[in-house]
Amino acid sequence: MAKRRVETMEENRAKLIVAARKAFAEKGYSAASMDELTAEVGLTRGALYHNFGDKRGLLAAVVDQIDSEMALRAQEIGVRAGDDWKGLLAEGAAYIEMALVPEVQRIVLLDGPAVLGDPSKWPSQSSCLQATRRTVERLIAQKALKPVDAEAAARLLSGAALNAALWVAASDDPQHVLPKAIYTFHALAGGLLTKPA
Amino acid sequence: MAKRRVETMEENRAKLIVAARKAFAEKGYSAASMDELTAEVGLTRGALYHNFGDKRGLLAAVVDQIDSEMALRAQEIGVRAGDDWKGLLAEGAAYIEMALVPEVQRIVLLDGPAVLGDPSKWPSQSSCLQATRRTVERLIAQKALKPVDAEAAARLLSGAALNAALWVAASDDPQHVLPKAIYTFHALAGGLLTKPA
DNA sequence: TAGCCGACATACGCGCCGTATGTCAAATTA
DNA sequence: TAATTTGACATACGGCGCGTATGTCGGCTA
Repeated sequence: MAKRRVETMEENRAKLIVAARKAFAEKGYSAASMDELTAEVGLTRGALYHNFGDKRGLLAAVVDQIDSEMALRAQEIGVRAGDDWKGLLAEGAAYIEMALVPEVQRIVLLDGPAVLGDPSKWPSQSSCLQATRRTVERLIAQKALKPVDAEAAARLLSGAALNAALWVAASDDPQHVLPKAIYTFHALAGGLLTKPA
Repeated sequence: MAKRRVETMEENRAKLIVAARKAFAEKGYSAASMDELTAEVGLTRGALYHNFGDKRGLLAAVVDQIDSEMALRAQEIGVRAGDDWKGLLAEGAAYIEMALVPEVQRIVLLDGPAVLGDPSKWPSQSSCLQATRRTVERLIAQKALKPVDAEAAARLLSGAALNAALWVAASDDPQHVLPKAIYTFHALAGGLLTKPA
């Protein structure tokens, strides 16, 4: 075999993160057992504490990964919709839809903030938040948006979007209320426009 | 003495809730020990499990209480500012400021949703949410707001407000960013107006 | 190839939760 | 008022999960 040490370490880290995404998503952070989790991938807690420090460290790594994936995907959708006002709306809608995925909801929106604190203190500092802030800054520079504080706007927009998603997901008929959520989000975001549509 | 049984029971329930508010606020839900908590008010876990079923039940009771207090206070501030558009803005600002209180943040905004699930499934069904929904419904009936879904609007507004509060609280200089948050909230909410100011 | 280093396994102690059982005062009935 | 019941709460028990300290075996370096 003669496997490199760093290779196997990377592999094990990856395996643990994969298992953690599943366990945290299905059982929630506190109910997820580290013994079970590690055993599922043929390891023990020793590997976990060596690689991630503690249970929170593993959660941080998972959150970081999911958050990055989300930001990337939302930005793709955003730029595809245009580098103007349409782009911001599409980005917001993308966040709402991504937040419907149980994994995202449970880990990033519920347990993440509760266990790790404010997203701005995450290792990724919330890529999602930063991405929308940059978009807002660009639109303000283009005079398309009112000269509000970009950070504040990003927070409010993402907060609205993510909370809307929680509502949609908790409703009886998600596919029916989703358009309402997106429509209302559009209306709300329109408040930032310098010249209303 | 000759105390009534129901009296002492009410007293004990109240004492436990008071202690729980403090413990949950200071240590967070998972780190709060039920043994310590009950001992502080001269009881044991027996009383707790008899009155509230389990740890989550106690949290639910605490969340319910705080949520009710918040809704009451916000509505007071809202009607004082007027039964029109101004009232909704004042209500939103009130939520932002209340969410700065560590107790509210930790218990209602972070641990509450993570442990108890979506606010719509809480015993109080989130009085805050219901209050702003009613306000929005009234304003829509007055044609002051666009005919959006009231539930959706309430969710988005409260989500924006509460997330803004988390941002303000996590910032280095809360008193400096608070006005930015409120200003941006006003701008955002303006998107719902039929005729922009 | 000999020795070291580090990634991971093993073993231990502690705290905490939930439940099953016990107890004693207040409430009820005659 | 005395006997009986009720139920609010205390006590005792079992189990699980986390974090840490210590052991081990394979790759890495000289």
